[in-house]
Amino acid sequence: MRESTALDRMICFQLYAASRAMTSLYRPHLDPHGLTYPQYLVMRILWHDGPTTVRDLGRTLRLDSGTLSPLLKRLETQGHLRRERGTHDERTVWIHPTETGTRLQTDIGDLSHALACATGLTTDELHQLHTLLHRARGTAPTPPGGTTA
Amino acid sequence: MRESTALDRMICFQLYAASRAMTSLYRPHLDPHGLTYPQYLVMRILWHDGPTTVRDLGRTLRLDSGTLSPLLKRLETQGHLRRERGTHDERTVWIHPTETGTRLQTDIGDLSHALACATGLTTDELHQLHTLLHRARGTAPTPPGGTTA
DNA sequence: CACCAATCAGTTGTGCACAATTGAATTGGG
DNA sequence: CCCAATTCAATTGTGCACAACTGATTGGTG
Repeated sequence: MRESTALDRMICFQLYAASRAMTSLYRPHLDPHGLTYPQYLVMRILWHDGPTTVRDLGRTLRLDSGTLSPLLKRLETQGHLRRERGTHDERTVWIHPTETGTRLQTDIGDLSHALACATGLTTDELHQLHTLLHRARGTAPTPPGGTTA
Repeated sequence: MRESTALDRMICFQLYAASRAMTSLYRPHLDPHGLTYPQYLVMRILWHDGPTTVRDLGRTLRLDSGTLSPLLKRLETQGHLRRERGTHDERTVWIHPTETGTRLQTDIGDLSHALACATGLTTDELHQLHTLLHRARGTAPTPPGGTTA
C-alpha cells in the first residue's frame, strides 16, 4: 500500500490516524453495550469520581457543552445517568450515575490491558508514549471549554 | 484544573485529546483559507503526488468514501480540485488539483515547523513520538528522515 | 459466453467536535 | 442595592467519521 511521504512525516497526521485506530479498537468492546467511545469516557469519570457537573466533565474531557449536552441526553435516555439542575447554583447541572450505569462498569470490565496489548507496544514504550502525549498536549494553548489562562 | 486520575492513565484518551489539541493548532492557519484539517490533508496529498484516485486517498488517509465523497465535493465546490470518472476503469474517480488548489500550497506555506515548535517537544522527542505512533497503528516502521508536525 | 464475487464511489443515518449564539443565574464593583 | 460582566448549559449550524447499504463496473471461473 502506498504511503504518502509527505503525510508520513506529519506528527499531526500520525496522531489523527492513531487516535482513530485506537478508538476503533474499543468499538467492538463498547458496541454490545450500546456505548460510543466518548460516552464510555464520560461513564469512566462517573465510575471513578461519582456525581459530577457538566462543567467539570467538560474540563476533564476538553469538550464543550455543544458536544456534551446531546451526548449526556443520550446517556440519560439509555438510563445510564440522571441529569439534575443544581439547587445551590441553578446554572450548573449535576450528572449522577444510575444503578444501571454503575452496573456497566462490571459488565464491560477492564479494557485497558487488552487494548494496550493490541497496540503491540511494550510497557516501556506505552509509558514513553503516554509521557510524550501528555507533554505535547500540556504545552498547547487552551483547548475549547478550557479555562482561559 | 482537576485531572481524572482514571482518564489520565488511558493512552487512548491521551491520543484522543492530543489529536484534537493538535488539530486546533492548525485551525487558525487553515480557517483564513476556508480549509478544514481533513481537507488540508487531502490537498497535501494532491500537492505532493499530483492527480490521484478516491480509492488511494482513502488508503492513505484511512478514510472511506462515506467521509471522502462529501469532503471532495466541498473541495470541488471551492474550486480546489476537479473530479473525473476514469475512462479505463469507470468505477474509479480521479481527483485533479486545479490551479487554484495548487496556488493554495504557496499561500498557506509550511506549517509543520511552527506547529512542531508549538508542542514544546524537542526534535528528538518528536521523532520518538512519531515512531511510537506509527508502531502503535500497526504499520511499518518509520523510514529515517526529518520529523515534522 | 454466463454468472457470480469483488471492487468502487456514492448515499443515508447516527453521533461526535466545535464555533457562535441564546438566555438564565450569579458575581462583583460602585 | 443596582447593573454590567461573567458563568453556565443548551441550541443551531457545519463538517467530519463510520456503519450499512445501493448500484454500477469489472474480473475470474466454469
